[in-house]
Amino acid sequence: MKKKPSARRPITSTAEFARYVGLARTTVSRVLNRQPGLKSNTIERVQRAMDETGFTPNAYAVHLKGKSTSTIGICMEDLLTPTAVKKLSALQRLLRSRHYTSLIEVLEPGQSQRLVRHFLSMRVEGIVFIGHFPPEELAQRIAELNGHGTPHVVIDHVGIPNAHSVTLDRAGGMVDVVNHLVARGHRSFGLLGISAWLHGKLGRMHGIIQALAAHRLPFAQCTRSLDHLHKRENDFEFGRTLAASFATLKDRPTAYLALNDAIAIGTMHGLQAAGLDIPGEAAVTGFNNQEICAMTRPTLTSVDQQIEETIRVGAEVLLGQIGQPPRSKPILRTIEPKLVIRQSSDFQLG
Amino acid sequence: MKKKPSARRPITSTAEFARYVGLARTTVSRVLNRQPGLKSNTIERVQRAMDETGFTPNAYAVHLKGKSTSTIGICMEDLLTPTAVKKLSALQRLLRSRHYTSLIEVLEPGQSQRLVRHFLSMRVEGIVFIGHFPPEELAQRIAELNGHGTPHVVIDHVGIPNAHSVTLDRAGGMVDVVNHLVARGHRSFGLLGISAWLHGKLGRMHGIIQALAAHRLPFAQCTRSLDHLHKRENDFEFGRTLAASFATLKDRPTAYLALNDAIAIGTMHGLQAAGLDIPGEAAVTGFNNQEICAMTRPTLTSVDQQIEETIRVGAEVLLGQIGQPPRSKPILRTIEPKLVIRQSSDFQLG
DNA sequence: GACACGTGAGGACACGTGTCCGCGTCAAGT
DNA sequence: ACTTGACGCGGACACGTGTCCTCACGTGTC
Repeated sequence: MKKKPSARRPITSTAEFARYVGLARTTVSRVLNRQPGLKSNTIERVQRAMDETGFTPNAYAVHLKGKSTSTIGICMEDLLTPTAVKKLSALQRLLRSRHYTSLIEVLEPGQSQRLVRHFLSMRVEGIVFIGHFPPEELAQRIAELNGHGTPHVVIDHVGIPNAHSVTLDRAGGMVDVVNHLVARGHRSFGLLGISAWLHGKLGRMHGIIQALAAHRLPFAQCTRSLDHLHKRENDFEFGRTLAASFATLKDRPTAYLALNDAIAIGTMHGLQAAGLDIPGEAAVTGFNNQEICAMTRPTLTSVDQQIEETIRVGAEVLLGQIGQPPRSKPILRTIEPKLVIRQSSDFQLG
Repeated sequence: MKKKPSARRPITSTAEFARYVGLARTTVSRVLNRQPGLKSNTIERVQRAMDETGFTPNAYAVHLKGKSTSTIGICMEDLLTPTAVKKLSALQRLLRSRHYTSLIEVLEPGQSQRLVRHFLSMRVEGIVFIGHFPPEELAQRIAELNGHGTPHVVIDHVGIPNAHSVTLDRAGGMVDVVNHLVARGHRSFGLLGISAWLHGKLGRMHGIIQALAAHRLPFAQCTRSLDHLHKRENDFEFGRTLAASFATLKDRPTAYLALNDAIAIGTMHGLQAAGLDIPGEAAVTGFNNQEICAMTRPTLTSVDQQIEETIRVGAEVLLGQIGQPPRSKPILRTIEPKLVIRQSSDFQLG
């Protein structure tokens, strides 16, 4: 005999609930808000009634009354790339531990204004942007938020004027990669999906150039890119076809630096399909250090994004703005990535 | 010279905003709610002022006034497994297209009551559960929701009494797998992480038994499991160590059926490390058909979960309850998965 | 018996919005 | 000049809550 929780219309206001308990509405309200000066007997009565009826105060009325919403808006580029989702997951967990609720929305192109308005109408106390967005659009939103004095932080998206941001030092990561490969005897490098225009000083290309220069290796002769030959999708298939093209070259590079892990894995497939041994005849490196890197044959050397650290700092930047006067200078924080060496590059040439 | 959007304190009420525009509050309200009988000139003035000030009506006050919240609560087991996130992504997109906002929360064990209360206090119009939860806990929440008459749907989690649910027919998927492997000449099967108690009639084991029986193959002699030898984590490493153990067997199976893709990939690694050719000497199949299946060597045969379809049906079940009288019988819908044959099993045994 | 004290009742107000209603204003049509 | 709409104004109320206030009741103390 289970106690049926009264399949009746649920109680929707403290007034109604107070009648059910047999107390005054104000008394119930004081119990719910843990005010002092109440008999423990009364408190228990209310508790019991809440369990019986499942009554919950209307959050809309509570916050209307002026209580802060403790809500953070999170704007995502999408929910399909593993790294984006990992960031989201880490961020939500962290916010929850600080007693913030998160409002998660995926931004469809051109809808950013509508989305930010939605967040503002929900009176969020701050907004986080995760992923890559059309820069002009994002810049406009940031300008609006600065106008309102709404706290915000942009994760890993450089070049937005006046935006508070946390960015991964991809250049630093590539410096580590190049140093590692040079130490293993490599002198010629294939670049897969890596272009100069991305991320400026913090971009991958900048790091590669810097590191090669430090080893007195001439960039133009040491590196080769075939990106223009194939449809650029930054995915597995892109890497595979690129590798097939590289394999036909007479003096092909001995090391391959990919924009991300999917391209790197595609590259390994392509090279292996052409009969090349990895890492014996060609080294391959990825970027992002997804779980998948440990599941390939050979396992893939990659650069870890330090997601936890990025999010930790991002939350710090965001929450630090709440309740403070708006800053005149944007906050810019940089995260150092970490090279994880695995089989795909761990072979001494010569 | 950019127009600075007035770094002043933002406007927070229609009254204040109406003073800014030079109209009556009620007139502004009628513009915002698209009521008829307004000069287009007036509408434009309000529009322009909204762009200038970025004013947004307080959602808490709007919904307090009785307007429905158009919000759906989504309760996730976690945000780290790719399939869970894919479901979330598909669901949120679908809900958005129907003009619902989603409230996404990750359930920490033991916090389900608090979480559901949070949803209810936000006056959601329905709740979706995605992932695997402690069954008793979930059952209790469902009972409460039924008590309130709050619409809900449980995605892919069988055995919750009185829950409206959408479930993948894993048994059917395994029937397809077994039929495929038998057609390729296999007669002995290694089971990796697959147990009988999961999901009952819709569970994998049930399908395997059924399919073998149809081929007049005696289950006990045809199948083998070594799950008890290793720490069960349902991940890559579990598969790898299992495979290592299988490799030492004298009369080892020729086909390996894994609970999921990660175990299957681990299994391939383990078998390959022992010198076995896949699919020449051993066939391997996964479950879930994640992207990664196309990136392994050899590519992995797997069973596709039909996530889009699952979510479509789930949303249909949920939204169908809104505004309707509560049902006495729970809705149970089943989704048929789809076998995707790739290299790892596509070999005709001699 | 007077008093203080602890506890709860009940009234009042504010929060921002949507909506209804009566009233003014202004221009166009008769 | 008068009527008729069209349009906007401003007052009023309700939504559910938190908080403050005053008042009443009961118990224990001096």
